[in-house]
Order: sequence, then C-alpha cells, then structure tokens
Amino acid sequence: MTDKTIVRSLQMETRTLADRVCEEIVTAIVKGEMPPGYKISEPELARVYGISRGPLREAMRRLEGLRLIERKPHIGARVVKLSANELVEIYRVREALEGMACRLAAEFMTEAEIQGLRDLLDAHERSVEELEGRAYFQKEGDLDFHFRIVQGSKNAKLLEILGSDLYHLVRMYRYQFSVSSSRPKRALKEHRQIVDAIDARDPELAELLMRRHISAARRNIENKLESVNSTLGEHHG
Amino acid sequence: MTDKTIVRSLQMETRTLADRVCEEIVTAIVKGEMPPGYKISEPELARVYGISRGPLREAMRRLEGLRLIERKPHIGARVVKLSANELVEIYRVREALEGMACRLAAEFMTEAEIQGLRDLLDAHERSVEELEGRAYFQKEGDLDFHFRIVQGSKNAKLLEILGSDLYHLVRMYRYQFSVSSSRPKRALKEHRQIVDAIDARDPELAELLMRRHISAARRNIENKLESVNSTLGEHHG
DNA sequence: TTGATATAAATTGTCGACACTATACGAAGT
DNA sequence: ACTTCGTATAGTGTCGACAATTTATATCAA
Repeated sequence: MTDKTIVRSLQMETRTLADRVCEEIVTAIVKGEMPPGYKISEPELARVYGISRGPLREAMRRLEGLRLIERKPHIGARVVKLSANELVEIYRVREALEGMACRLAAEFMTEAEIQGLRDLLDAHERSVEELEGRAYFQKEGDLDFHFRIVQGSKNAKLLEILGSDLYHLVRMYRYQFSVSSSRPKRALKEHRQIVDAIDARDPELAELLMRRHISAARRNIENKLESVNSTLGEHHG
Repeated sequence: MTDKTIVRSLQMETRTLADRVCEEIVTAIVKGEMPPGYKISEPELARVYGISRGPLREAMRRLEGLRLIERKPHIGARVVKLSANELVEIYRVREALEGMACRLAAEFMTEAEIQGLRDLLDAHERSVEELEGRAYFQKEGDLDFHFRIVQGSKNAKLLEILGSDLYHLVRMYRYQFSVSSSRPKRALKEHRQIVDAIDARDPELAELLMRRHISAARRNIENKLESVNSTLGEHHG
C-alpha cells in the first residue's frame, strides 16, 4: 500500500458532514438526549453541531427514512412519539424476520460463529449471576445475541432491515420505557436452546424457538402495558 | 369545511419539492428509465426537474434510505446494481414478513376486505383466461393482492417495511428481468387457497400457505438463474 | 508507443442569503 | 371578558455561489 493510498483511506475515514451528524443524532435520539416528541429546530441544531443547514437537512431526510423523526412540511420535524401499540407491532416484525434469520443461520453459520455465540452466552451467564440479572440484559447484551444471529444468516437484506431500521427503535424504546427483560434467566435458557438448534443444523427448530422467544417477550410487554392501562383507567392523549 | 381550510388542503397537496422529485425519481428507477448502475449527475437532474441542487440532494438522501441508489462520498450516486443473489434474499424477507402479515390478516381483516380480495381474484381469473396468463401477473396485479393482505394485517410497521422499502425493489426487478410468474394459473389457485384460509380465520394455515407461495416463487427464480449461470458458464462480473 | 505527471474541467460538498409559511403576540371590536 | 383580525417574529423551503475533491486531458519522458 503506497503512502498516497494510506492518506486517502484516512481522509475517507472523514465522511461527509451529513453522514457524521446523522449518526450523532441517531445516538442522541436512542439514548434519550432528544426525547420523543422533541421539536427539532434546524437553526439550533446547525449551531450545536457547527454546520450549515444544508447538510443538516440531508441528515434529517435520512433520519426520516430510519423512522426516527417525523417531518411535516412547513411545520417542522419531531422525534417520533412512541405508542405502545407500535412497540408491539415491531415485535411482530421481529418475530417474523428473526425467525427467518435463525432458520438461515442454522444453515449458513460457521462453526467459529457458533462458538462465538456460546462464548457470549457464557459471559451473559456470569453477568446474570453477578448482578442478579438486573443490568446486562437491560442494555445491549441481548441485542448483541440477536444481531449475531442475523449476521449468521448471511442475508444482507435481513441485516439491513433489522440492523438499520428496527434495532434503533428497539433500543430507543428500551432506554425510554426501560423495558428490562424481567426474566433474564429464562431468556438465557431460551438463548442456549436456540444455539443448540443452530449447532444441530436444524433450521425449522431454530426458527420455531426464536419465534417463541420473541413472541414471549412481546406478550410480556403486552401484559405490562395492559396492567398500566387498567391502572391509569381511561387516559386519552 | 371553510373555504380557508379547502385552500389550505389544496396548498398542502403541493408538497415540498424534494418530496415530489423523490417520488418522480422512484418511478423513473422502477420503470427502468434510469437503468441500474446509472450515474446520477446532480447538475443534470436538477436541470431536468427544474429545481436547485439543495432539494435534489435531500431527495437523494431519501432514495438512499429506500435502497434505490448508492452513494459514495465525493464520487457520486448510482442506481443500485441488481445481483441475482440479492433478489433471492428479498424473497426470503418477503416469505417471513408476508407470512406474518397473512397470519395477522386472518385475525384482523374485515369481511369487506376479504370480499374485495375475492373480487380481485375474479378479475385476475378473467385476465388470465383472456390473455392466456401472460400479461396481468407480470405487472402490478400480483403485487396488488399481496399489498392488500399486508394492509389487512393492520400492522403499520409491516406496511411500512414492505410497502416503502421492498416492493419498490421487487417491481424494479420485475421490470428489468421481466420476471414473469411463469405459472399464473398455479399462482391464482394458491391465492384462492390463501383467501380461503383467511376467510376461515385460520392464522396458522394462512401463514403456511403464504410462505409456501412465496417460497415457490423464490425457487422458481433460483432455478432460472441457475440455468442461466450454467449456460453462461464461468462469467465473472 | 507507453507511462507518469501536472494542469484543467467537471462534480460533489458546504455555506450564507432570500422568499414564503406558520405561529405568537397584541390591538381593536363585540 | 372573549373573539377576531392584523402585524411581527421565528422557522422552513429554496436558491445561487464558493470551496474541496475527483476525473479527464494534455504534455513530457522513457
């Protein structure tokens, strides 16, 4: 590799302003620094990030495609407001897509990747024992597992849709509702079953187990929301 | 409704330039007027549509999110190049998502919607008989059926992903590869079976039939591509 | 003739400014 | 006191121009 190529690859590392700012806004939204319903003022954000409104608007058009903000012409953009129903809808989509991903992973995942999954679950188990299951699963650990399986499917479209569209929203919901899995040991056991099915190269069983796993998480959420609704009574808005 | 409201709604009809141009470019790409690999020149396109480069770039950022164009910083944007493998990947995603959509449709579709499906299939049958099955299924008729079922699922996220992301690509592939269903009578029979399962309010059967239906279409494509590959031999590119 | 280098052209990325729309505020009238 | 209208202000949509980078072209050397 020549010096010029090295220099070029370093310069390429600095993507365009719109791309960088888009990524920063994504993390800001996911972490809750920009809460749902937050009105995005273009002049203000441009000043904060030290850029002009042009690249910022391009970044916002990208965020609109990621369903993280909603634009109304001549009115403005807001961070998406979270309805409980939408969260349940997302879990339906996850059940379908990750079920298929798990099926394909049972076909195409390499032995090394499967071993990596087992190592990850061992780490999860230690984390669950130490912290009595309160911390790790609330954060990124669970999504790590699911993401690796999607990667193992070797299907780029699945990876695009789940990784670029849905997981942002899932993480956002978790940060805001602090949706803990609330059943870490049970979830860990289900994860191990899934890996076993993948290791046995049993696509149908792998898909079935993953769908059950996500479906259980969905019902768990539905029950929580239902109890909240019955507690609050008829609360509109 | 007051006059002012009417005027406002008409003015709202004229969305922003970026939105309108984005839609125009989508149809242009889907119809093949902008072939895959086509280099998009910003100054040229801005001149064609009679707008400035600002809104055009916003539209392109949106198209990037729809996976219809690919951007490389400082180099330019091109209409996505179609690989056979990607088409198969998309059918895997469709199998998962539309299977779930069909399951939900069996639960939530109204009787009127189901009757509308039957009417649509009757129209398809007449079309198949008259044209000996060459025309209608090659075009939008087939996707009409699938789209209505997705609508019947009453799941907005499913509708977003399939309607806004995947179906554009599917239509694009059809126009370019002219992927006829090549088995219109068989497909029509499968469609009727699916509607019967929905009408019987049998979610599991409805999902199973839809997945089989799409899986068959995928294998059909895989076989075609395989024969093409074996004919062309070792052709890299 | 081929290759590399330097210049020139074209294209992309970014910015600041202007026009138009929507909201907020206040004044006048009922 | 409340409603309605008009104005002012802030914000979004659009444009043209400039800066930075890539690609094409031409010149020169081997």
